[in-house]
Amino acid sequence: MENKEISQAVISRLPRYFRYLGELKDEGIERISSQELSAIMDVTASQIRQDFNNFGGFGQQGYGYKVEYLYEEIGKILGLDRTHNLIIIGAGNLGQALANYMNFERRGFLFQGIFDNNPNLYGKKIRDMEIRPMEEMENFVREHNIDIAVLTIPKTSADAVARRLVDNGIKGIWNFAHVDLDVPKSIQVENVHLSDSLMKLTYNINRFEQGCYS
Amino acid sequence: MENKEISQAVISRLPRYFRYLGELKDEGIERISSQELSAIMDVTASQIRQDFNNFGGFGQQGYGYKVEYLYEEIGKILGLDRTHNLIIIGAGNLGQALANYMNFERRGFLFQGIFDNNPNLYGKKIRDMEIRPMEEMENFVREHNIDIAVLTIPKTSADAVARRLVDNGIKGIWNFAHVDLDVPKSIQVENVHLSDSLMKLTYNINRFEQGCYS
DNA sequence: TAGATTGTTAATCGATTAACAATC
DNA sequence: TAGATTGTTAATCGATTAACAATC
Repeated sequence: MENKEISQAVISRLPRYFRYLGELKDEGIERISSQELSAIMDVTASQIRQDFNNFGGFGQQGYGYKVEYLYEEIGKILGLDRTHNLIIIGAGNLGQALANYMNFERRGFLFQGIFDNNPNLYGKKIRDMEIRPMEEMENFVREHNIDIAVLTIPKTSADAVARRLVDNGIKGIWNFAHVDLDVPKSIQVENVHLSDSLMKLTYNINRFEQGCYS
Repeated sequence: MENKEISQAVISRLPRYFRYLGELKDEGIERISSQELSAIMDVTASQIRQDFNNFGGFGQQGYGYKVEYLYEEIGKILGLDRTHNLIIIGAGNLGQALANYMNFERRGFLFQGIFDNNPNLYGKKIRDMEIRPMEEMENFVREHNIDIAVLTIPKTSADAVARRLVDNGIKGIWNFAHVDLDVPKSIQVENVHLSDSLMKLTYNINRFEQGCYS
């Protein structure tokens, strides 16, 4: 249908719209104008309308937007109407926590397996799913049509593991390892660099304190 | 000294510079030009020079940048030359994982306590630190001069807890709860919305697949 | 119909890139 | 000194905001 590239700035805002619209829906609110949404979300009404119009018109002139419809449409744009097979690589603290904590199934992410290369962990169960040895990863990815791998392994091994995943047909990597992965452009990577995020926080804390005295 | 506001776009890039410079330093490399760094990091040399010059000149014309000096200076800008007292609120999967997984001390983040409101967890030890009841939080924050609170609690209670932290002098919140906290502008908030990040990934996976057929 | 609000074009603002003079 | 590379100004590009015509 369309081929125009939508900027990542817009994409980054979609999950937030989705969240607010979900809450409005749960409150039983049926319609909302860009003006009202603007007030709630603290972004300009203009930006809201521009953002939505990247994907075609979801609203009605003189009326506004139907909350439920808009919610559904944004969900579809984000790919939440499909299911995605997901595995976790690295069953350390973070890997186990994500397996337990994320309500993956709720949004169509099917948690299919968790892998580690520590033999002491083999067979241990995380959410009714036993930890598998890393060597089984390649076959597993192919046989279970895994789309997404969550990388919660040390940065030293991340690139090598990523390559093995790519070679076996993975489509996207949710990367918690503290490196910039070197994978083909066709593989989508979303980085979560936690320590970077914490550094931004300390910058802003210090900036504010300095700002007070000058 | 200076009062000009530096854009968050620049700040977001600093931790990545810091990481690469740290690696170069560890490899024993003493000097680097913006050109060379550009090739390694895949950003333009122009942007590198612009970014650094927001904070004054760190380089030498005709020579380039001294790796170690630049590394130290960026660390200072990010506030990593100071120590920050940090507590974790919420000792669930994610809270415990962060306590164990993050090497907080390495960057001057002193892990001082972890709190929960589940009595079954009271006294349980996480990294030699026993889980404390939530009621003790206020006094603890004041008495131990806590700067940063890591919020790993459900979104329903996040705003109320944030208010209590703010009232007791917290400076920054590292927020893993899936809400936009309503706190004064003087309190710095850094959000880590994991499910938003995962949605961006699926958008990009789907976009790429669609792109292939059109 | 009149009022409201979108969709969309135009104007503004900010961030990135290019160019080059300053200088080590 | 000549060559290299920064610091900085100018040009470009993209994203946000404002304005308003289309239309429900």
